[in-house]
Amino acid sequence: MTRWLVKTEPDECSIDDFARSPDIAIVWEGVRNYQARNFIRDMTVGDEVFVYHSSCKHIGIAGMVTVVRDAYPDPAQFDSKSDYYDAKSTPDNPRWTAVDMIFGRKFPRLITLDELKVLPQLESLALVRKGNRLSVMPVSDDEWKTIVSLC
DNA sequence: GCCAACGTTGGC
DNA sequence: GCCAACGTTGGC
Repeated sequence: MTRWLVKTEPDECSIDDFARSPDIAIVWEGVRNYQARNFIRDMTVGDEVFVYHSSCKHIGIAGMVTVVRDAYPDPAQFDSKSDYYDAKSTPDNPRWTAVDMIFGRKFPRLITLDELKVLPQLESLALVRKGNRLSVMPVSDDEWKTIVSLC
């Protein structure tokens, strides 16, 4: 089992959207960055994922979700009406990958970016590094424990 | 809204 | 394969 962190704008998909329908998996589609895609490809059922709210008023980790379907070709890349459509991608040779996730838990409080930044245990986590834009990243066991212990 | 940092594109 | 130009991300 591997652990991860994904960024999302809460206007698009927040931890509350997961919590609202705890029995329904949400398709994590639309990642269009190769490094992030490579991480998604490695996701398998049972992986745990922090949900980080970005580009919003309250920035930080809001909770966690669980992978319920192994990585598979992102359906949005074939949908010409989708914002995530990619004309260069074909079912035979798909470029982008999606994964299905289900609600895990919402943390009793938001773990803010500010408090994550000052922890020396997290200095190698891409999330807190200056200029970082990676939207999907692995979280080590130690990093996971450090973050969970904050809430 | 600003803008630094970054990833991608495309001409050469 | 280099790199300038461009578009995007994301904190502030």
